[in-house]
Parts: sequence; C-alpha cells; structure tokens
Amino acid sequence: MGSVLLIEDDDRIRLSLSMALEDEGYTAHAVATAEEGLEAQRNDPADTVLVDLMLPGMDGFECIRQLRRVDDVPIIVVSARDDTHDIVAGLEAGADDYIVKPVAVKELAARLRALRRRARAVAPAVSVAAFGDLEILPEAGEVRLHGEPVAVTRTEFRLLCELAEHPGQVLSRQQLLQRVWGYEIGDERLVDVHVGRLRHKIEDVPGAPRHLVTVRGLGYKLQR
Amino acid sequence: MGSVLLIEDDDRIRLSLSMALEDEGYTAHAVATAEEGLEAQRNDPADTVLVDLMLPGMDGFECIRQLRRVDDVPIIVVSARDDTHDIVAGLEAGADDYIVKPVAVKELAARLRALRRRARAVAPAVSVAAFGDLEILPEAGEVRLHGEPVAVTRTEFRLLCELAEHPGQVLSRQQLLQRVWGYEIGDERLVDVHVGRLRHKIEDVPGAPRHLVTVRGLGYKLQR
DNA sequence: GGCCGTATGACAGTCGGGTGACAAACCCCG
DNA sequence: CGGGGTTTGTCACCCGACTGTCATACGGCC
Repeated sequence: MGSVLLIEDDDRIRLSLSMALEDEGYTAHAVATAEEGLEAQRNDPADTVLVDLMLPGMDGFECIRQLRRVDDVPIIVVSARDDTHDIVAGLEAGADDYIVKPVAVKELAARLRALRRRARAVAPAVSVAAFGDLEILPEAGEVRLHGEPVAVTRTEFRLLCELAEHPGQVLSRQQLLQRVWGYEIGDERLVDVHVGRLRHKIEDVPGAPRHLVTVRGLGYKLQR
Repeated sequence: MGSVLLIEDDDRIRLSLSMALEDEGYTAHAVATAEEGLEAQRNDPADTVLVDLMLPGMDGFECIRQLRRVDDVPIIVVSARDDTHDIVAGLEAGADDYIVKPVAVKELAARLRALRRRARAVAPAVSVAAFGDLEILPEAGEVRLHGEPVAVTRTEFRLLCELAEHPGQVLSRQQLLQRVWGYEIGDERLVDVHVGRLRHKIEDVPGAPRHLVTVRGLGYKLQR
C-alpha cells in the first residue's frame, strides 16, 4: 500500500510509531539517524518520510534539506518542540507538515493520508521502470518492448512489477507466490508457467532470456 | 501572488486574519458562511481555502466535502477545537491541514507556503483535452468527434472528463465510482455499462476501442 | 548416464467484461 | 399537474480470455 521511512533516535518512540504505522497498513522502515535515513531514501525510496528534529549528528532541519535534494517525497516532522519558531523553521526547510509529540496515532495517520492524497494528485508522474528496451508503466498498466505496447495479462503484469521492484535481485518462487498471488503455500511450478508465458511476450529472441533470467535452484530475477 | 478564500464566521478573527494574509502578500476574500464560500469558490476560485469548522448553517466538514466536489483546491482548517477526533474528521473530510486557534500568524503563513509548494505542481485543469480526433471541452460541456459535436449525457461526460484528467493512466472501477458518482461502495458493473454507452458515441469503429481502453483486471484508461 | 530442476504444450474450469433488455427516476413542457 | 421522452441503474446472459494443473520433454550438473 505505501511505505514510510521513520527517522527517530528515541528507541521507544521509534518502535511504537513503526508498529502503529504497520497497523495502519504501511510498510515502515525505521532508522535512528539522519545519515541512515538519507542513505535509506537514496537506496530504496519510501513514499513518505517522518522525521524527528532533534537527532544526534546531523539535525532534522539539515536532514530535511538533504532529503529534498534526493527527491520530492512528502515529509512530516514529528517533534517535541512546539513553539512557532521551530514549526516555521521545519516547514521552511521543506517539510510538508509538522506534528507535536506526544503523537496521537490517529492524527498522524489522518495527516499521512491527507498528505499522500495531495502528493498523489500532484504528481501523476508516470513512473517508468526501464530494463533496456523493456519499459514498465505501472500507472498505465502497460508494458512496452521497443516502445511498442505488449499485451500482458494481469498476473503476468504483477509478476513483472514484483520482479522490477527488485532489479537484479533473485526472488524465490516462494516469495513470488506470496507477493504476486498472496499464497502462503502453493505449487511452485505455477510460477514457472507464468514466467514462461511472460518470456514469450517480452523476450524477442525466444530461448534467449535477456531480462527475465532463471537462477537455477534459487528463483528468477529481472536484469537490464 | 496568490488568492486565499477565508470562511470564518467570527467577525474579529475574519478581519484580523484577512489583514494578516494581505500582509503576507495574498489576495484575501473573506466570507462568513459555508454557503457564501462555496458560491465564491465556484464563481471565482481562490487557490487556497481556509475554513473554520464551527459555522452557522452548513458546518465546516460538509463545507469541505462540497468544496472537494468543486475542485482540488488546497484546504486548511482553522478551528478552536483541538481534540484528535475533530482533527481526524477534518482531514478525512478532505482538508490538507489543520491549525488550532489561536492562530500564530507566522505558522499559518508557513503552513500555507508548504501546502502551496506541494500543490503548485498540479496540472492546471486543461480547458480543452484532445485525444486524436476526440476533443473534450469541459467549460462548454461539449464533446466533439472529428470536430462534430456529439450528444453525451451528464454522467457520460463526467466519466469522460475524469478519464481525460489522467491521460494514459488506468483508473479502477472503484476510483471511477467514487469520483464520478461519489459512491464509496457500489456495483462496479455500473461503470462497465456507462463505458459501453460512451464508447458507442465516441468510438467511430464499433468493436475497436481506440481511445477508451479496457485494461483487464485493472480498469479503464483514455489514451491518444 | 542418471538425477534433479526447469521449460513447455495442452486442457478444462473460471472469471471478467460487453451487451441488450427493462423499469425506475428524472426532466422538460404544455 | 400530467405525459412523453430521456437518462440512469440493475440484471442476466454470453463469450472470449485467463488461470491453474498436469504430463511430458528438455538440459545442465555430478
């Protein structure tokens, strides 16, 4: 549904907030320092960031400014400091919202939803994942090969998206069954069949998989 | 620089806030009731709205919902009620932010800036959308095919507009039900029927959808 | 060569979407 | 207020596409 990066140095708050976020259905990734947060956002961007202002090392203000350089991710400040001066400074640094601790989880959740609603409306940025001459347009529900649309079924599309979200990384049949089909257990051959069908559509030279590669004994991966 | 619509029934607050807003460089238009506010937004849309929750007649929550029907203008609630329940309700009704009175003008200004920054990138509602030989004129409430006007019913028109606002993007039946009909839940087949009717009118070759495309398992999209 | 893991083709059941019919709701006039 | 036409939402049916299963063929690796 959505991923949230939480940057907060207080262990207790970090833990309880990230649990609350998971309860709300988000995938939460929690770190304790600004540096770790920036690192995380660069490697595996979350689509919302919660950040504390008082952090060891690089402080929250600077962290926000740096995050803004990485991408246009929505940012909410979660801070114990409640005076106008701090709120203004946080927002001016580039945050979208500011919540004062102690946090009412319900309010946080509502503000998150509001912000995400707004950010989504603004950026119909059709994200495109490209693997050589293979493009995946999740928003459009479309796959293109050499710029030409390819007819792909829903399951194939989800499978492809799942693989595309972890480029170059091997995903086991188990993981794919779980993430694409929602099966906890099931016949792993099922994955093979769909991979085969997908290959026929997106690999132009039959029998020479260039993007969708089998890793014997482990699973499949999508590479450039 | 920017215009703000202020909906607030308390004379003193209305006056002082609108002066503060003008000081910040905004063009402020202040009204005392939700009804006046909606009227104003319909006739001469401001690009941000501040609204109080406790209003005579139609209350703030309903006002927000109605505003959302008019356009996607950024909305900030300004209210004396500070409990979580109200904040959540305000945001869920469609507001983007919530400030508790008494208002620190500096904070209000900063939140306004943050929200406008976020909302700025929004694509201005195009007055004419063209999809090949298909033109949509939202202002005129008209659809043309090969330059010839086509008779389209109100529902069909709204459906078409909704799709046209997200060119190339798949919209699920759920989303369409919600945005076109305002239904939170409902029979998804309803969408199919109207899409079918619309197709008959705007696709000249029957059975060969060129613009209004079905994406199996996902929804519909409008493409060039 | 034998074995294990993978590819592939065929098949039947299921699902999703298109469509025409129909009745209720609505609207415009007289 | 009433009547005819239009629009809207519901339903049932049909068809083709998709899915999961299975049996079999293939191919690398020890």
